[in-house]
Order: sequence, then C-alpha cells, then structure tokens
Amino acid sequence: MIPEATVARLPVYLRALTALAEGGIRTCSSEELATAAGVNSAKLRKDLSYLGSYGTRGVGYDVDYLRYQIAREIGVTQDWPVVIVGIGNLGHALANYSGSRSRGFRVVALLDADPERHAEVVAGVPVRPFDDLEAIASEHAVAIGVIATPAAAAQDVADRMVAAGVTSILNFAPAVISVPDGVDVRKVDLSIELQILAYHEQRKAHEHERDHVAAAIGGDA
Amino acid sequence: MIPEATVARLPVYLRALTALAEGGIRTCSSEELATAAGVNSAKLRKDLSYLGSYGTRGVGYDVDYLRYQIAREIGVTQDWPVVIVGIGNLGHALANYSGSRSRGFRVVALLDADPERHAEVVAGVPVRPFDDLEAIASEHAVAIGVIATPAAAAQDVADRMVAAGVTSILNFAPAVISVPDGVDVRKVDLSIELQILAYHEQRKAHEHERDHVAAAIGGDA
DNA sequence: AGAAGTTTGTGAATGCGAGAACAAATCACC
DNA sequence: GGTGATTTGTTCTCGCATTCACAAACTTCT
Repeated sequence: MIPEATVARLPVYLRALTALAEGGIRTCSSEELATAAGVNSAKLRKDLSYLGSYGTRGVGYDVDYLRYQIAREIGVTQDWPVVIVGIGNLGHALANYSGSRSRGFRVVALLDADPERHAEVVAGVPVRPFDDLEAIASEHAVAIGVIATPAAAAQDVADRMVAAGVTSILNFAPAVISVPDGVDVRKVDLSIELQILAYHEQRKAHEHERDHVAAAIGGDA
Repeated sequence: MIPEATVARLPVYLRALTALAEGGIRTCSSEELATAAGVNSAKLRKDLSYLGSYGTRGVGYDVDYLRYQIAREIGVTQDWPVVIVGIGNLGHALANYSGSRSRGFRVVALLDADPERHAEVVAGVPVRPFDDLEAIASEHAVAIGVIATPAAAAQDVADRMVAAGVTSILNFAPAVISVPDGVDVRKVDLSIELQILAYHEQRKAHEHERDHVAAAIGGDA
C-alpha cells in the first residue's frame, strides 16, 4: 500500500528519469534524481522504497530499470483509453497535449454538446455529440474521463460518465462535483491556483510594509 | 498565520459563497457551506476560525459578510496584474478564462517568442514579443506570472520573470523549475494528474481480479 | 584480501492536518 | 425571563508525511 503523497510524486520521478535517459545517462544517485525532480533526496529514497529495492548501495539506480518499475507501478505501461468532454479552448489544449506528449493514454473520443463543433477534428480525433458517450465508453472500456466544460454542466457530465462506467474523473470545470464511492475525482482549477498565489503575494507585500515601518521608526529589536 | 492546507481551501469557500449569494441566499450554516464546498463541516469551521469569528452561534454565517472577509484575506479585493507567457492552445484557454471569469486578476500582457503570433489579439489583449517582458512587468508592477510554454523553455522564462520582479509563478509547463527563495511556484500538470488516476484505476482493476479469483476458489475468509 | 569511501534503505523523531466531540453563545418560544 | 434547540469556535486525539541519522551493502584502490 503506497501512501497517497508518494503516488503523487511517482509521475514526477518518471518524467525526471525519462529526461535523464534522453540525456544518455544510464545510472543516477538518489541525490541527482532528487534534484532533477525538485525534491529532497531522503524523501525520494523513502518513496522508492515503497516500490521495492531497485537501487544498488554504493552505486545508485539504473535509469531504465527504475523507469520501467515506476511506469509499471503507476500503470502506464499499458494504454488507458480517455474521453474528453467539452472542446472549448481548454479542451483543445488537453486534446493536443494528451494526443502527442504523454505515453500511457489514448484519447478515444472528444465530445461536445454544441452541434457547431461536431464538424471539427482536433489532434486527429473528430468531435462527436455528447450523447455518444455511453456507446463510446462501453465500446472502448473507458475508465478515465476528463471534464473541460463550463461549471454549470460539470455535474451532469460527471453523472453520465459514472453511469457509462467511468471510475476516474479529471475535472477542469470550476465546480465541486459529487460522485459515488469507488469513483476517483481529481480537480484542477486555474482560478484557485491564482488565488493561492495572490494570498502569498499579499503576505509578502504586508511583510514589506512592516519592514518599512520598522525602518522608519528605527526599530531594531 | 494561516495553515497552507487552509489557504488552499479558502478559494473554494469563496466560490461556494458566491454561488449561494447568486442564488439569493443571505445566511448559511457551516453544514450547508461545507456541503457546497465539498468538505467536512468541522474542517470548514476550523478553517474559518483562523480568519476570525465571523459567524454567529445558533445562526450561521452571513453570506455577503463572510464572502468579503475571505476575499480580503486572500487578497482578491484588489486586482492583481498578471502576465501570461506562451500563447498556444493552453495560453489561449488561460487568457480567455482569466479575462472573463475570475475577479481579482487582470491580464496585462500576453507574450510569445514566436513572431507569427504577434498579430493575434486574444480576449482583447494583443500578443507581444517575449522580450517586452521587463518593460511590461515594471510598468504594471506585475508580481504574478503564468508559464504556458513547452517544457524546454520553462526555466528560461522563469529566470526572466524573476529578474523582472515577478515573485509568484504558476507553471503549466511539464518541467521542474528552480527559483530563488522568496519566489512562490505552483505547478499544474495534466499528465501527472492523469497518471495518478491511472494508478488508482489499476489498483481497482487488480482488486477486481483478486475478487474474481477469491470467488472462483470459494474463499470466504 | 582488506580498508576507505559511497550510496541505499529504514528506524525514529518531529510536525502538521483531519476529524470527533464538546462547551459557549445565540435564537425561538412560551 | 427562562428553557430548549441550534450552531459556532475550540480542544483533544489520532494518523500521516517529512526529515534526520545511521547501519548495511557495494565499489574501488592499495
């Protein structure tokens, strides 16, 4: 049983290893890999220890071997069929991104409720009516769905996805969606990320203010 | 000092409160707001207690009042100038999204290294050369930058942003970027989110398999 | 072969967040 | 004015995640 925090970092390690492999590097230490992944080396080693003992003391890790082990653990040695619902600006970006960049996933359908879009072909995949969801999902055994619709439609789309057999949802719509037990939802929200940054930014600004005031009154304690 | 986990949820509460206000609701209990935000009511109350005592026992929270208090705490009562670098599919989506939907942020510039794009106008903002970054950042006192470039360019863009005075970065590029102390970075990564879902999906599949095997051999312990 | 130097894997300590549970405060009703 | 119902704010406990520190294991050099 791998801790959730570790699961969230495994893809980062995988990408770092891929970058090293492309650079022709065959072996790396936990320190090097940790730097490439932007984490602490102790944390990296503990994370990897949940998968097994794939390193060699005194030497480090074999890049290709570790890469395969992590990919297998995550489950991206096979290809997961994915449907994307909502082909606006964001849907376009996601379709292109998933289509070319990332191995492990295959976009089997792009769906949109707007008939205007049904003529389009994005990243080689035609946009089809949202009502085709059930047919496509059962035909390709789709387990992963992406919601890129406006907030108002998100819950409906989620319900239909779940009914069609989808058990993992990636939600880009700025809305909280509720799903039955056994269905995983991950949420990505631009606006929330910006607001978190704004909070810290504001705190920095206040910090400065206090510094200025302190300097002005000559405080040195 | 508000805990980081709480800070990350405040924007969710803010959005839920806005939705309630738009529905004409003037007052709500922690239970109602928690449901709308998709969290536990005890957690919600504890989060809000870090801001102060803005509720009334036996009654609940005044929607508008609480909304303002949270907005003030986050820092979105003012407008933060934002620059977006990399106007591909994703950049388009972000520009449109930030432009219309979210209050608290103002896109002051869209930058791209590709001269082909400098003719475009997205969401009312013209796309300008990346080299204009420093001039724009100092003119508008930009503190928040968004990176929507390919991975290879991300570190360069981040360095230039930091040099130009940006102290908070939202990174959509699939790359780890390193910045000096005092600069905040948040990372959003489609591919990583999908891989996390794939991991859980795979575990569900294995679970099923084991169930089938158990059923087949008639195990009931 | 043995000693010195590296690097992994893990046990222990610390800190943080989640949730349960309850006391304090307010409202409604008599 | 007092009693019961309701709801907040807070304390307490538990579990998870991070980090340190070190023993075990491997390599290299003499």
